[in-house]
Amino acid sequence: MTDRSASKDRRAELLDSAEQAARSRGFDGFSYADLAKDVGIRTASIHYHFPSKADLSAALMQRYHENFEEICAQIDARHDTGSARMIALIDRYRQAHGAGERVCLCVAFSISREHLSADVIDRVAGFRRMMRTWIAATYALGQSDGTIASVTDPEAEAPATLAVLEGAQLCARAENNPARFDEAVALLTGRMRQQSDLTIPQNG
Amino acid sequence: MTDRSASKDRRAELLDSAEQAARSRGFDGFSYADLAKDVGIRTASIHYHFPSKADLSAALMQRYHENFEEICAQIDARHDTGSARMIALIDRYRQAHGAGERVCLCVAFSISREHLSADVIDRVAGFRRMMRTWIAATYALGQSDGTIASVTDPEAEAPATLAVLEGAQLCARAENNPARFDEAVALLTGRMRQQSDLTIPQNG
DNA sequence: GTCTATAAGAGGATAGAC
DNA sequence: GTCTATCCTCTTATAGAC
Repeated sequence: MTDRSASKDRRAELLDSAEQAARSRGFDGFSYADLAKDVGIRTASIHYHFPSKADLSAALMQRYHENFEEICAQIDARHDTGSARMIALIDRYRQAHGAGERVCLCVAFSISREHLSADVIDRVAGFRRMMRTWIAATYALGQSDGTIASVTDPEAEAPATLAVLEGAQLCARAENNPARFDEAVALLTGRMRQQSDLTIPQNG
Repeated sequence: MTDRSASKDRRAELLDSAEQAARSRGFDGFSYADLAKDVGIRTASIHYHFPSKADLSAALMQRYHENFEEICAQIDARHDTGSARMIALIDRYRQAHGAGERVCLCVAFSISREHLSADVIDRVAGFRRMMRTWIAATYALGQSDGTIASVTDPEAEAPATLAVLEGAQLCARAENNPARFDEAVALLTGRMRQQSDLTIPQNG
């Protein structure tokens, strides 16, 4: 998600640079000048791909949503139990925060809420809805297959779980200390029953 | 913490305005012009009180730390049990996020980390250390007085609790929906045994 | 302490050449 | 698609008058 090759098209390259920037410095924390320097073109050229910063932020959130939907689908394809799927998601959030330098795009955008277009704010809400739905389904599975302990209400536990995942990234970033992430998600992992499923390699 | 009277001195008035701005729009999301408009003076006059924005941010974080230390001390003075103290802290975070428009100052500053001075970053870490210490002590009390369920390691649960509190504010802000806060902190409140202590009014 | 005036630069954006 | 040149506004900051 962060490495860029020369073969990729400019638009994607710009989105990569902008995503990295937004997630590590916030929406108000980067400029077209930063992206220009990063991808090696002039700021005016960026306006060809994204006429305004509002256009860029909308494209950013849209791609992020699609990417994460794909990630969730892959997790479902690779893991059969509720706990294995949740552990895979937690791992994804762990990777995403790097060594404490990045947060989820929707976390970064939430802070700058008042400077974003209504369109982007709706996309943030859409992303969060999608994640809650997936998490609730995963808890429901973990409840029926018995791999997640003491599930009582998957719908109620989904928003809390999302809060822990985002809060964990934020704490890691606040102190630039990746250990803070694991301390926080222990609240979630403590309920997961280890499954051999996790260690079975599957193609893809 | 948010209302300002004419009697207060300018410096405090500016800090109030800046704190509100930083917590609702981020460090990069407000300017001296915003504060000037808010308190009714010119931007140049603000530089008399805070020569640079770095000075302002340091003063902001310092006051925030002191205020919260005082809040924790008051909670300790008013409540005797571990669970009553934790419930009071959660309530404090609930009030602080308003109707989903504000987050903790150290959350707002964490996003803008790379644009802040090393001094301010240290203060953020110091604030978080203080909070973790207080939370750990409160869990230890809840463990010994039996008012908080299944406490096994207060030191380990403190950072996780802070992550939930901050994540909960963030989620409420992301969707401008205060209900998200309560859904998230249910992870914490579910462990608290209601105490009559909570309903005993005490002076102060 | 607060003002006006002003500097110097960053930021988003456009026009038009290539 | 990318460039140079340019515009206008916002932002931080300083000098000096009151």
